[in-house]
Amino acid sequence: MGVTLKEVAALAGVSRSAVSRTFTPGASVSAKTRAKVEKAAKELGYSPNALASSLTTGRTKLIGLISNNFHNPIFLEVFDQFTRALQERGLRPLIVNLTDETEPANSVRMLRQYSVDAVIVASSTLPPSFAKAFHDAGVPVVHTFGRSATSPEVHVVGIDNVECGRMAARELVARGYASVGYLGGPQDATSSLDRQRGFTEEMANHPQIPVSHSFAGAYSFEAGRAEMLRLLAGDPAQAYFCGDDILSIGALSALADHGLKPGSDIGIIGLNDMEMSRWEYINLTTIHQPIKQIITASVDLVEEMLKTPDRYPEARIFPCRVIERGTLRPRP
Amino acid sequence: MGVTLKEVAALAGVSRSAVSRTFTPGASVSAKTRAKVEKAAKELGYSPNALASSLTTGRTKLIGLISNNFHNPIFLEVFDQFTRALQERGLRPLIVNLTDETEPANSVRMLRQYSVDAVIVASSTLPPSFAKAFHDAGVPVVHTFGRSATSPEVHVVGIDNVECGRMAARELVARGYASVGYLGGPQDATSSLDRQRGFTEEMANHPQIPVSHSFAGAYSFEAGRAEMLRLLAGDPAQAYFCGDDILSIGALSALADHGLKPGSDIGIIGLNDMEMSRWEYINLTTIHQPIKQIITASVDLVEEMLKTPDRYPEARIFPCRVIERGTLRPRP
DNA sequence: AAAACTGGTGCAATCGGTTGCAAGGGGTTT
DNA sequence: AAACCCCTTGCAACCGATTGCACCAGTTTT
Repeated sequence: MGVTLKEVAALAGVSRSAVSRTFTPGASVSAKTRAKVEKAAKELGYSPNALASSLTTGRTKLIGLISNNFHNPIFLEVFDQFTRALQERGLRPLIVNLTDETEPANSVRMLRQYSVDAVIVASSTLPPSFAKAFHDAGVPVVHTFGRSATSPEVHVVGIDNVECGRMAARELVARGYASVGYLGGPQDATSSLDRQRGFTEEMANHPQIPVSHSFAGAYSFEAGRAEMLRLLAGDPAQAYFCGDDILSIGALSALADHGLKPGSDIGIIGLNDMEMSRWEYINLTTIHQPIKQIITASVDLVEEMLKTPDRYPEARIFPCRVIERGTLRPRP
Repeated sequence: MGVTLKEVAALAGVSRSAVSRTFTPGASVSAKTRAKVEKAAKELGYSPNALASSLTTGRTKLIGLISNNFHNPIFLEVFDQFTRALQERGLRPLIVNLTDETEPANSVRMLRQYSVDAVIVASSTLPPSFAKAFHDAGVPVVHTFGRSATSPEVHVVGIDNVECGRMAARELVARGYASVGYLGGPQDATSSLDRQRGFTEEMANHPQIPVSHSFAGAYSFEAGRAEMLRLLAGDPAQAYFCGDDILSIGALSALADHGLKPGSDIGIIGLNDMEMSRWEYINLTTIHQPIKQIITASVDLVEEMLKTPDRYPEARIFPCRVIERGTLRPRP
């Protein structure tokens, strides 16, 4: 089906090596040979088979991109940025959709079969051990949105979720809410737990303010809405820190059901600052997570690992900041 | 780095062929040999190199998945379904993000370099010629959400956009709107043009109702919002058919700016019925596009092309239906 | 008991490239 | 003109697998 090296070599009247070298940057070929080869190649419509060459070079330029959240709109932004950043550097994303699977074994095997050069685990819910499994199998890995650790076992890029929890708590306190709640994502998600921890820690400085905690089953609109409806059926707090914008938006929808106006009747602060949060009828006050920087840094790390495979693991943590919009009452 | 066939063969005390056959379904191996090989393979943690085998088999099980819309939330659903459907059948999606590129040449070359078994072009904006370029290069292709044609040049799966335009027009007429407008996506998008054509055709049966036309620059929230703001600054129609849910949602946001209530003050009907359109504060009346069926059919076609490469091209068109929610006034 | 099958196995060629090595060729230096 | 370099080039081995073919042993048929 495809044109091969051999045919080009025959047409150009040179050896196969010469053709190969013409397409290998930095290899030694004379201008004359190169010209002959390029002419023949163009004539035949030849382009080298990346997979065949990977056999000898050991590089496929394939990067496994693993995610388990296809229900959070933020991930459309994430995929957009990742796929672009990778292809700008000549790398190819091989997607793994991990929905309802949490064991790394299958993904590791599959991605090794395809000889990916590296793997990006893009998930704030999978435990560090998931990414570690790739490392242990000899596959370079970076865990984007992973749990920030003081001594990471693999490369981690993301934010300090504990600090974000504190930040949210400080914000709610500063606005004088007399009771507050945390509405997290899945109870076993690292991001969910860390944000809760920071929130709790900070609130411990204000013992007069009661704090409640609850978890939605997923980072999704439906889960956020359902959980907030449950809370409203009881005795809700005056303001909530929702562990993700999409949860917040679900929660806002629940408030609307009860005729409550966010901002004045009840406070909501989210986390992520996805595009949708800016939409006028959402207008969510939230903590901005610098997605673009995080993804650029992740792909940078991937590239560096390709050069230096046994690179010492590091964590790249980016600061977040509160974006004031309309779902918290103003500071007094 | 990886364990190879040869090492397993050595450990098991058999030839390389025997090992290969053990991992090839349907090959002839005795139970005894198979047992020895499997034991050795497990011991060494061997799994076959898919890329190396592709050299001789001519199959990589890699499927190129091309999209150019990472700003429309519907595509999160699309990616979710595609990636799952593909991996359920042992196929691997290789993503190409085509944002601001419209020439097929680069994608064709790149995907051929990676020897993809087939390509899925998932876009309602790219012209048929884009998909055709893959076909011409000898790469099996299916154009999902492509322009439905009576004589398709490549496999096309999707809806009849012209009919959807008519359907929207009939719906607006039935509800007694005295003036209507079409708010399309990019002016060169096939889906945008076809929906407009159907809309216009049907409205021609009702010459007493004035019809206006305009186009947003993209299928995105911002574009829909901006275009509706422009329309509202002039003399808007009583109801609009927006060529996509995300445009509709942008338009709704513009209405809110002007204090107009959708449904009562002005009518909006969208197309797609994405998850978000169900959200309470959006509650968009829209035309349902059967995404799941479309994607399943697309992947079915891919599989069938793998069996029969020179399959005769066909179009698989699925019916749509109006989903009544809150953004059109009730039928009289 | 010889002949004819049968299923299982290994050899070796092959897929489409890359690359170490040795040899060839042109130009410099002495 | 001989000696020396360095840049090009082709040969051949190799990357990790698959597969047609021939051979072999063990059964079944006559």
